[in-house]
Amino acid sequence: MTTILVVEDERGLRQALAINLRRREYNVITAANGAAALAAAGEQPPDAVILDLGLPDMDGADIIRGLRGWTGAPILVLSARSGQTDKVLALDAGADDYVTKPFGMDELLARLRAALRRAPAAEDQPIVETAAFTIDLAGKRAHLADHAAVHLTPTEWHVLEVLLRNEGKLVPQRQLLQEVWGPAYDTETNYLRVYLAQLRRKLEPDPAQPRHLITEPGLGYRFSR
Amino acid sequence: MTTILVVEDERGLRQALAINLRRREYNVITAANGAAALAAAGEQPPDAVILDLGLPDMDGADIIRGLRGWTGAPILVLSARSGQTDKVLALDAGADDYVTKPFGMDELLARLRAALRRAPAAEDQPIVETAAFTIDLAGKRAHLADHAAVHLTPTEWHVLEVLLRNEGKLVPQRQLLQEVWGPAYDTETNYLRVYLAQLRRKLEPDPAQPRHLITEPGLGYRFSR
DNA sequence: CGTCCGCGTCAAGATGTCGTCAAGAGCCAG
DNA sequence: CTGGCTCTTGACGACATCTTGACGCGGACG
Repeated sequence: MTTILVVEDERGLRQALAINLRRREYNVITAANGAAALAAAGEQPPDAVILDLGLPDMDGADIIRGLRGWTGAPILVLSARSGQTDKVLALDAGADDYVTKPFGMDELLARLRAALRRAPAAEDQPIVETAAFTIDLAGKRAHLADHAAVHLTPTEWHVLEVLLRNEGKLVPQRQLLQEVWGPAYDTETNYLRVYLAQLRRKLEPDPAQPRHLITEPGLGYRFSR
Repeated sequence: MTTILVVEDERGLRQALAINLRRREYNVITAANGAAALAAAGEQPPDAVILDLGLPDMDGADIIRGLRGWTGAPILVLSARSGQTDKVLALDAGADDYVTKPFGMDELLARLRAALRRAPAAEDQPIVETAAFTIDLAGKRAHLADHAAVHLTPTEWHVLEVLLRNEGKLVPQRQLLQEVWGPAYDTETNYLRVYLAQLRRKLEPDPAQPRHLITEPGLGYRFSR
């Protein structure tokens, strides 16, 4: 899912933005000042940033440059100042768009879509390699160790993706069911048995003795490299 | 040198733009209406387009879509209309920025720099060649392996262009629909079936067994060389 | 030693998706 | 006005995927 970082010191506007974005199926992180913004961006790299320039703790252009050092994600600037020089400075510092307050929510969302359309889709899903197989989550490609291509169905990809994102950690049955099938299915453990078996049959050298897609009886499943 | 196409019916503004751009070492082509703009873009593909929406001969969104079918260059829209819906329509049709008149020249130039910075320099994927066909994205020409020319419609180009830009990677149905038809069409998977079939019929030696334009059932499509 | 529960396996029916075709609408050129 | 090209839209069969139920196995527990 697309992640948006909202940096805005005024509480009301920050929440209004977050609500509108979440309604459009974006994953939203918020920050109330420049320091928090840079910290948040480092922790969970966003696909785009909406940045208010009137922050109390840091100068706007410095935040933009700080973000630009970390990420190539597009930056949409919000500002109460409508002067040309303000806009030129922000844009030349690395911002992708500049919207003056007050602004319309529909327009902002449209500008966000335009910026995301241009962006090269952050590569937050690297390639995972094990002794037995190689998985490219972004490109949706799977190979065995001998380079034979493996075809996975949409649901198989989804299950595998959740497990790989939590590499080494145990994923409870309920979490897996909820993420893949939705909140209403959190008792249908049948599905997990069927799909884990399918993934093992396709990916594990010896499906009866899985080395990477491991069952933790009574608890859930774990992916181990 | 960077080439900018200026589309503006009012003579005074057109010349003012051209002069200011040339002073910044841009190569400028001008057009006074939509038809001339599309013709000029096909002849000498620009690196960016500055487009007035108040043209006499064509609707704004149609021009944007027309250009988008032939080029990936960023489009900056100029307009006297400041309503939100105007902006949303233009941006969703494929524009990269929307500036309301009257505007400051410095701001426009800064926005142009921002757009060009983001754009993937026009000639970074000039010609894509496969065993079956050759595609010249810049010149908008397509040949089969036996040198027979193939004619593609604007929409076909656009679909193909998105797929080629992501060579080897899977392009989700939703992304393809949003980039080609706009955010409102992200469930019309019919279109994809129709246009992929058409592209295969025109480009693949055996359309029933495609080797380069590949369907990943339930996920999307993939171009493979 | 026997029962019960969770897990892996399998198969069959239900569901959804894809490719294909064709008809109609809109648009431009002659 | 007419004809051609393109885009949209609906319908259909073929096929892959998902869902669902049944069965056997093994370990935990009484």
